[in-house]
Formats: sequence, structure tokens, C-alpha cells
Amino acid sequence: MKSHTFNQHVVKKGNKSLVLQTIQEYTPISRADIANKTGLNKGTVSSQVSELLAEDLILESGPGVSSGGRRPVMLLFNHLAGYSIGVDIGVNYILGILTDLQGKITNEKISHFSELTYEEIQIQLNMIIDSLLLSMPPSSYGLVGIGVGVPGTVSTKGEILLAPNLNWRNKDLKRSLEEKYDVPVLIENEANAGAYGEKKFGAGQSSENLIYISVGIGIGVGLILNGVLYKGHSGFSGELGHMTIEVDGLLCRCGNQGCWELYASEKALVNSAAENGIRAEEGKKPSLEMLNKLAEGGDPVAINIFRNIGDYLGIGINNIINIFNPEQIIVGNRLASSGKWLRESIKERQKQMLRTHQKDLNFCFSQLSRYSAALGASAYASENFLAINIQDV
Amino acid sequence: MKSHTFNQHVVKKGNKSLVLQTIQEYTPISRADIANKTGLNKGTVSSQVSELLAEDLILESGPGVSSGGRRPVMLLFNHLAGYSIGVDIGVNYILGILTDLQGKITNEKISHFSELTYEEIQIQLNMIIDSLLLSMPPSSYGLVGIGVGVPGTVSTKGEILLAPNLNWRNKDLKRSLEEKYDVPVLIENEANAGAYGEKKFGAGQSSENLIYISVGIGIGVGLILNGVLYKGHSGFSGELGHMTIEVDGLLCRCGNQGCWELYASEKALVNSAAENGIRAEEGKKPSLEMLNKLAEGGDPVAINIFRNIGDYLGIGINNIINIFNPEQIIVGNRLASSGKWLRESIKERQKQMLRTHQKDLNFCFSQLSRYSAALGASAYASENFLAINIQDV
DNA sequence: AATGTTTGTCTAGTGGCTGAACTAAGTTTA
DNA sequence: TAAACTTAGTTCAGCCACTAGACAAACATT
Repeated sequence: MKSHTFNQHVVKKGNKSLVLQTIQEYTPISRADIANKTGLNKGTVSSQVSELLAEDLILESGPGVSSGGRRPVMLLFNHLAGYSIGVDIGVNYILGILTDLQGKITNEKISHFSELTYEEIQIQLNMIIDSLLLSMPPSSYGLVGIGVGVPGTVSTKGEILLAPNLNWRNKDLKRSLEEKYDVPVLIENEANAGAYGEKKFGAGQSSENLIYISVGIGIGVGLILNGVLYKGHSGFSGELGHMTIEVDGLLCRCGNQGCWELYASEKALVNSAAENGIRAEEGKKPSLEMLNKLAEGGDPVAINIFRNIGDYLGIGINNIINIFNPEQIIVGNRLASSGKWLRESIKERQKQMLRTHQKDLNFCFSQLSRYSAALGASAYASENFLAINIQDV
Repeated sequence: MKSHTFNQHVVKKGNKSLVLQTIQEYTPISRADIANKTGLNKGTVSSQVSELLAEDLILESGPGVSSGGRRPVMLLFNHLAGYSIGVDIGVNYILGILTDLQGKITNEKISHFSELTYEEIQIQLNMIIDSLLLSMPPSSYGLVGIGVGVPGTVSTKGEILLAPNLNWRNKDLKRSLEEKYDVPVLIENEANAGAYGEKKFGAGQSSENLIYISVGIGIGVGLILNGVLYKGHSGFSGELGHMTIEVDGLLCRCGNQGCWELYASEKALVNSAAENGIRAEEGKKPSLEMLNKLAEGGDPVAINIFRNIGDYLGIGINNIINIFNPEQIIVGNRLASSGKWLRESIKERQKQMLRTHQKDLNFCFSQLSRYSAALGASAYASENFLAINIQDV
């Protein structure tokens, strides 16, 4: 209960954080401008700034341009004060990135595999992290945290409860990473991490209510509502892939019938391609990459398959609009690469809706390409570091 | 931007509000206990309490029981310091209640009608409010606000944009009521108001993530996420009645096909009854009340119709669980009265789901009977009054 | 009646913010 | 070129809310 009380420390922390955020957002900016933008007193800003300088979280660059008086001293966010690692664990790959505190990627490693055990994947993961750490430039704070996005449900304590496509159940990856690397580790669902990535660095930066639809083998959805990530009571929110869109539809292994992802995911796409006679080389099912190439070459069957998947995507997206009335919807993960072939039929479905609900709605495919989740994960770690660091001074 | 800064005033306001809330929750409670529960210093509590006493928002009752020392002075929330009015405007009724600041109903008025114009409904509404005001006991603050729940979309500014079943479009009821009664007026969607009512007074009091499904002529859903009402970007959230559950399903006037409310609302119920040969007296369609009576009498056709509607309700509820992972789901409005006949088939559908998602989930029908929305609306008004009143001292 | 406990008030002290004065360092104007 | 004007940033006294701890009041226990 004590946590809800207010006192001077809370005030100081809040204002300091506000100053830092303002510097991050408007870099470079002068003390006077911070005071204007935040409404804080000039003296207050000065004292916070001197603390942040001492902590090496910001820097003074040279004087800026005068607007008729003394030239301001410009302040910069010291995005090189530390680094964080963001990891996106997919069904058959691990993507790790090293970013500065601003989310700029300074190095990346990717490793592909198929059907590895948890322990084998852990080894891969450690190799990637070690390799990224070797390339990390010297800095004041060094590695400040590790964020990991996984394709499964994560408990509120950070434990991976179930990742069906990886065959994981109750894995405490957080603890093993924290023990090995001795920095805070944050585990998140891949769609949640992607949503956060888009909110921080992608198309959703100005949106308070943003829905990120991760369309890969399955469909997961990350929800940013009222500016914060919504995780649900136990961390299982966003399972829209298992939303019923067809009452007596296909049977899903989740137990329900007619789940959205049976009609609108990458899996649905390749199944549909196989049914329509598109074959890959070695008798395997065709891949997304192959279908993209076919469509690019004008293959009418492939194009039609994309249109069909897009139509089903549109149905679910219409549901999302009715449910959340969001500002921004972003389709990310693997199928974002086929945006060109999907967009049309999604838009077509949207035309069915009431016009009032379409107003003020932005729809797009991910701009961050395959980095959404890894970027979101690393941003988590950075944010966490900055919040804690400001708190305990 | 200025609003985000912190200073002593914010601290004071926050702590004062915390003290008042603690008193409301634990009435009667002593100063010493408040200090314990909140973590605030005894002196701070004393000073806040003396201000609240001066404002007549709390009262000192006699001394309480000693626990081995001086007897504490018990403090009570003065729930009679003012009154608010909550109104639930339905498709063919207006329900108005007068409540004290604690949400206790002290008087109620209901008026039934059908197919009135906006102006005629306004007259009815004013009559109800006037009549409630006449019965209002004298108090320090008198009427502190009016809250109204309407079956339609409400803009973030409080304007009613569209209430299809009432044939309203762009009605500024807020302004006309504020001009007439000179108190703050809050307009909300009926489902949102109901959700708030259940959160404050009903089954959802301990839930931070609560979904209220208002099943009447149509279906609307109120979303309380992370403890606060989620309204979406423009105030249109919760239109789950128009969630597609059947891709090539019935055509809805919203433009989509297979909308949930076409299969699971009161309208769907009476239509299904008519199709199954159940006739009302004067050749009209059977009513919900009539079907309840038939089911009560053991009529197998009626019971089966309820089972069928319950099954469709269950499909949508499963979707809600997958989307939101809520703590609590409450079915309210008209069809809550048929809970007995619906519960079974809803539960049956839920068994299809992954067990992890069912854990920690409470499902129930509204306990507040037909008062959910009106109570929520009046609570809005009360909360608003208390928040403002504390702020500007 | 003496001792110990709990409640509530009071007071001095602390810390953070504010406003205003002040210094520093420019630009504009005559 | 010097005077006048602007803008940037620092410093300091004053304010306000909170805190700790002393203290008085009121009660229970022995």
C-alpha cells in the first residue's frame, strides 16, 4: 500500500524522468526550451540537468544558434552511455541485436535451425549474446539489460508458460539468463514486444492505442491501450489467433473451431498454395518466400492465394476495429513482406464497415521489417534501466 | 504539457485523495489506522483529515473500541454530503436513480415508451430528473452531477454520435442537461456505464480487468482494463456485437456479415422463438419475459431456444477470453434475467478452451439486476465531483 | 494508584519547487 | 562602436508538504 503515497522523492523522480524524456525526444535541446516545454521552473530544470550530466546520461554539445540573445547550451541524450540486447526467438530462428539506448542497432546476429530442444536453443542463444557482447563498445554503463521476445505465453513473473510451436512448457529462461549475464532480463510475448517496438520506433510512435498483429506461422496480437501494454490478468491477452470467425469452421488444436489463424496465417497460406497445386522442389510444401517470388512474377494462382488470405485477414482486422477502435493497426512479422499482395483485399473488407469507425484509423504493414520484436525487447531493457537508474539516486 | 509536471500541489492532492479513498473503503476507520494502511505519516493524515472534515466530506463518529490504549476517533465517509443522478436510457425505457455519494439508491423512477422522438424523450428525461430532485434530501452539496448511459456511441467530448436503435445522430444531450440543471453531466455508452457499475458495486469490485457484456436488443461491451475504462481512440470501443463470428453469415445493417449480435442477442432470441412457432397474444413477436415464463414452466422449445442462444453467447465469450484474458466476465442487461437458461451452454463452450485460459477466470451474470448502467452513471458523477472537489482546495 | 499502550497533535527540520534577481553572452539599433 | 535590448542559465530566499519524534490525552492492565 505504501507504494501509492506521494512525497518529495516521487516528485523529484517524476520530474527528472520528465526532463530526461524531453531531452530524448527533442535532442538537441537547451535548458530554457526544456523549461518551456515541460512547464517546469528554469531553476528546477538546471538542477535536474546537472544531475543527469553527472550520471553521464546526457551530454552538453556546443552552443546552439541564438534567437536574439545569449546562445543556448544544447543538451544531447547520451545514447551511448550503455547498450542493451534484444532477442527475437522464432520457431526456426534466433535474431539478436545490440542497440544503444536510443534503439539504434549497432550489431546483429541471426541463427537458423529447425526442431532443436530447449537446451540446444539455449546454447545457440548464449552464443549469439556472447558474440554481441564481444562487439560492444566501451561505455559508462556497459550492458544494461536483455529483452527477449518468444512465441508463447509469458506469466506476469516472466516465466515462459507455453510456447506450442517450440514445444516449451514452464521454462524459466529469465532466471538462467540473469544468472549467466548478471543484468535484468525481461521476457515478453513476441507480439507484445513487436507492438512495443512499433510504438517506440515504427509507425505507431504517436499512437496511444495501437494494435500490432504478428502474422507468422500463427497469429498473435500485441495491444497497446491508453499508451501502455495490456497483458491481461495472467499475461495471456492478445490470443486473437484463436478468435472464432467461423462457428462450424476448421477444428483447431486449441480446442475451438474456426480460429482466425487457421484462415489467415503463413500456415494457412502455404496449405492453400499446396492445395492449389503449387509445389516446391523436393516435394516439400511451398515457402512464403517462394510464393512472394511467384506473385512478383505475376503468377495468377499465387496472387489469388494472397488475395484470399488478405480477405480473411481483413475479417479479423474488422473485428479488431470494432473491439478496440484503435488509432493504428500494424501488421508485422513474416507476412508483412507480402503486404503488397494483401493490402488490396484487406482494404476491400474494411469498406464494409461503418464509416465512423474507419475515420482516424491508420493501417499499415510493419516498417521495421523483421526487427519489430527484437527492437521492442531491447527497448524494454533500456527503458527499465533508465527508470531504475533515475529512481535510486 | 504542463499537466505532467509534479509539484507539492500534486502531492497534496494525491495524498488527500488517498486518505479519502481509504476512509470510503474501510469506513469506519481511525486516523492511526489510515496512517498504517497508507504508509503516510500520522501528522500528514491528521492534517488531511481536518481539511476533509471542514469540507464535510467525512464525519467523526464516536470513539471506537480500544486495543489497550486511548480509544480512537472513528471517521466515516459522509455519503450524505451530496447526491447524484444516474440515468439509463434504453430503447424503450428511461430508468433514473437518485443515489448518495456511496451509490446507495434513495429513489428511482422509470418510464416506458416506444418510438418517441429525441425531443419527446428529452421531455420524459427532464420529468424524471425533476421528480428525483424533488425527493432529494437537504445536504451540504446538493446535486453534484448527472450521469447518463445511452445505447450508442459517445464521442470523447460527450456528444452522442449515433444511437441506431433510438434513431439519434449527433445529439448534444450533455450540453442541454448542463444548461438546464447547472451541474456536470457525463454521458457514457450504456455498456461502459454498466461495466463501471459492476466494478464499483457489483461482482467486479476486486477485478482490475473486467469485461461487461451488455446483452439487450443488441450487444455492447464495456471494457475495464488495468483498472480503468478503455474507450478507444474516438470512444467507439467495445462494439463486439459487430464482431464477425461467421464469415458468410447473416448480413448486418452495420455492413459486415455474421455479426455476433445477430446470433446471441435478445433480438436473435425473439426471432428464433417466432421461427419456432412461439406466438404472442396479438400476433406480435414473443417477448423475453414471455419466454422466461415458458422456460420456467418447462417448455422444451423455449428451453432449447435459450440453449441455442447461450451456445452462441459462449462462442463470443470464448473470443473475449482469448482476446483479453480478463479476471471477470459479467453478462448484464436484459438477458441477464435468463441466466438460469443460458449458463449451461455457455459453460459447455468454455470447456473447449485451453485450460490455462480458464484458470483464474470468473464468469457470472449481473448481480445488480437492471441497475448496472444507472449505478455506473451515477458513480461516474460522484467520482467526478470528489476528484474536482479535492483538487481545487 | 502505577505502569504500559494507543491515539492524536504539535513542532522543528528536510527537501524540492518557485519566483525573482542576477550574471553571462549574445543581437540589434542608432 | 556603444548603447539598448534579448535570451540563457545560475543562485538564493521563501514556500509548502511531508517526516520524525516529542508530547499530551485517554484508556487498559496489574
